[in-house]
This record gives sequence, structure tokens and C-alpha cells, in this order.
Amino acid sequence: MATTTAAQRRAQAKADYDAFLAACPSRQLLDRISDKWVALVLAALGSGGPHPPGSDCAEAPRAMRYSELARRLAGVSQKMLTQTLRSLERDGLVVRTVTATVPVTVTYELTGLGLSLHRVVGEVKRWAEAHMDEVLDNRSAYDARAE
Amino acid sequence: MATTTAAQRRAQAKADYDAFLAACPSRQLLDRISDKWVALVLAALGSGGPHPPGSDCAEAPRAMRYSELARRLAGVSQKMLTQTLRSLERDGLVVRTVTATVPVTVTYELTGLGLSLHRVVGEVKRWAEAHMDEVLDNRSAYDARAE
DNA sequence: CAGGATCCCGCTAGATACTG
DNA sequence: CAGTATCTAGCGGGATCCTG
Repeated sequence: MATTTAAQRRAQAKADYDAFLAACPSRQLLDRISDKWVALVLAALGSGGPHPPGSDCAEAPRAMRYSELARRLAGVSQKMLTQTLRSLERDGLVVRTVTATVPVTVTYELTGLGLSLHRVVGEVKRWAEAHMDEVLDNRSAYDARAE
Repeated sequence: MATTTAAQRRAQAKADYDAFLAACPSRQLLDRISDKWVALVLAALGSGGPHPPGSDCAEAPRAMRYSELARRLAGVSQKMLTQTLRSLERDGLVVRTVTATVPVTVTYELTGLGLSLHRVVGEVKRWAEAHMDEVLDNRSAYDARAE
């Protein structure tokens, strides 16, 4: 009996760990902000644009229209932008406001929660700006050693 | 002439923006720590384990062997673990030490840089633990409204 | 023990076209 | 203007087998 033992126990352990990870709040948040566009949308709404080439990023948080976001995040497809905004709205990080004008007007704005997350992301950004050079140096040094 | 204008200009803008993103340090760091296992390895090395089910995470940073890491991060494949450790070593965030014992012994340890990054990730973790409940509530409220 | 080499699958980002 | 719907290719990542 029991044609399976080793492999199956490992599979079980993995499943358990996966379940554990799924429940871990840090993990969930990480999955959230690591979504390619989340941080950028946050930055856009939080500081008036993720400093596109040739602008500074010192403005204040403000609401933005869908099309305005689309312009600032030049590389995003509408699909991804919509999807990202939806998920942020779902999480209560942004509010979506529909104004029934002639052509419909929709604006997005950070909530208090979204704003506080924006600040955390700002911490990450600051670390990046302070240490990324060093990381990049290490990287090329490593590559040079291995040819 | 010029059979292409609208679509082509958009493509160019996208290329520019992509190039801009590739050069943005915050973006690079985000790509880095959002790699599924990076944060977990960091947590493991930084605090003696990413608190697997049934342990506390209050220990101090220390070096760990490959196999020890593999055990703690139960869900990881060797491929991903190796790949993650390599990239962290490349970036100067961990040091890899090979000891020529009978069966080879390899240990990994955070560098000062890695440790400082670990702290930043800790900030994120703290935010998650403080606000994730709220996010989750918002999420189910949203889902309930839409059925 | 630590990790390289391969094969292969699922998912998801992105392009395109259509709509209220 | 602000989306939705559909299709597809590419690749991240896991499983498996093999080695110094």
C-alpha cells in the first residue's frame, strides 16, 4: 500500500505553504504593488504624474481623468489601465467618480488609504534613488568577473 | 506619402516611455523586490525565516545554507531559489560563501546593502499588517455590491 | 549537497476592433 | 470619452532529470 510517499508529502508541504502565503498580508500587498502599473498609477495620482521624461514630480495629489492618466502613463494599454484602476478602486485605494456630462467624464482620485500607501511606495522610491547606483555597480562588477 | 502616422507615432511614444521606465531606479527596484521570491529570501536571511506556519519571526539576521533556505521557503523550486539567490548576489545584496568540505557547503548572508533593503521591505510589511484588513474589507464590500 | 540543463504549460499582457 | 470583448504570442516558472 501507499505507492506514494516522498513526492506526495512534498506536494502537501508546498500546498500548505502556498496557503500560508496566500493568507500573509505582506505577501498580498507585495503582489499588489508589484503589479506593473499599480505603483505608476499611484505615483501619477499621488504627485501629479510619474515624472514623465522632462517633468518634475513635485506636484500635489489630485484627481485625474482617465484620458489624462492614459497620456501620462504613455506605455500602458487601455486594458491594463482600466484593470489597474478597477483593482485599486476595489481595494479602496482610489475613488472613481462619474460625471454625466455630454461625453461622460470619469475622474480618479486617491483615498486616504491610497495616499498612505503612496507614502510607503515613496519610501521604496527613496531607497532606490539612494542605493540603485551601488546595486548597478555591483551588477556590472559581477558580470565582468564572469565575462 | 507616409502610409503610417497615427499608430506609428504612438508606438514611438511607447518606446520612449519604455526606455524611460527601464532607466528609472524606482522602477528597477520595484521589479526587483516584486520577484515572487526575493522578498521572501530577504525575510528569511534578514530575520531567520519568513515565519513559516508555526514560528515567530523575531530572530536576528544570519547566514543560512542553501538547503536550509529551501526548507524554510517550502514552496520554492530549486530553480527559482538558485535563480533568486544568484540575482541577489549579482546585485550585491547577499554574499555567497562556498566552503570546500566533504559535501560542499554553501551559505548565503545579507550584505549591509541587503540589510538596508530588508528594512525598507519591513516598512512595506508593516503597512500591510496595519492596513490590509481595511483593504480586504473594501474588497468584499465592492464584490458584494457587484454580486 | 548545491545547482545546471531541458521541456513544457498556464497565464497574462498587449494589440485590435467594437460600443454606450 | 471611457471603456468592453476577443484572440494570440511570449515567457515566467514548475517539474524532472542529471552532475561535480
